[in-house]
Amino acid sequence: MAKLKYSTLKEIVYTLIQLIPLGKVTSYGSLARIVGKNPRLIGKILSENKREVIIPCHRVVKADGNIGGYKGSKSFKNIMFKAKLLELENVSIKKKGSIIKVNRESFIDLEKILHLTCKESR
DNA sequence: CATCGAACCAACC
DNA sequence: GGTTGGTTCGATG
Repeated sequence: MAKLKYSTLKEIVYTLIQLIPLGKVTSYGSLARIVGKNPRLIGKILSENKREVIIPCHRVVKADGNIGGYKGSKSFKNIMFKAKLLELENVSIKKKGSIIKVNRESFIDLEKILHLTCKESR
C-alpha cells in the first residue's frame, strides 16, 4: 500500500476496525499487513484513538489470542472490561486465572473482508 | 499450553 | 542515535 500520513493512517485503521463483524476479532498483525505498517504501530494508533465509543478497538487483540491492552493501558481493570465487551459480543473467550485469551475460532482475516467489500463496491 | 528471548518498524526524546 | 511500544514468531519444558 502507498505511504500515508500518520493521521490518515489512523483514520484508515479506525475504519477497518469498524468493518469487523460482531462476534469476531482480529489481530494487530492483520491490520498492519493491510496498511503495510508494523503491528506495534497499529497498537499505538489504537491506543491513541479519540473516539473510543465509536471505534470498537476492543475487537483487536494479539495474534496469540492474548488480549493486549485497552485504552493505552494494560491495567487489570481495563483488560477485564475489554474481555467483558468481547464476551457480550458473543466472542469465545478463555479465562484462566489472571490471563484471558480469545479462541482462534473468533479470529477473522480483515483482508478477507476488505477484499469482499472492494469487490462489492466495484 | 505457558514462558522466554530475539526481531521489526516507526514514533519520540 | 538510542529507547520504547496494546507485537510476533519460533524454540523449549
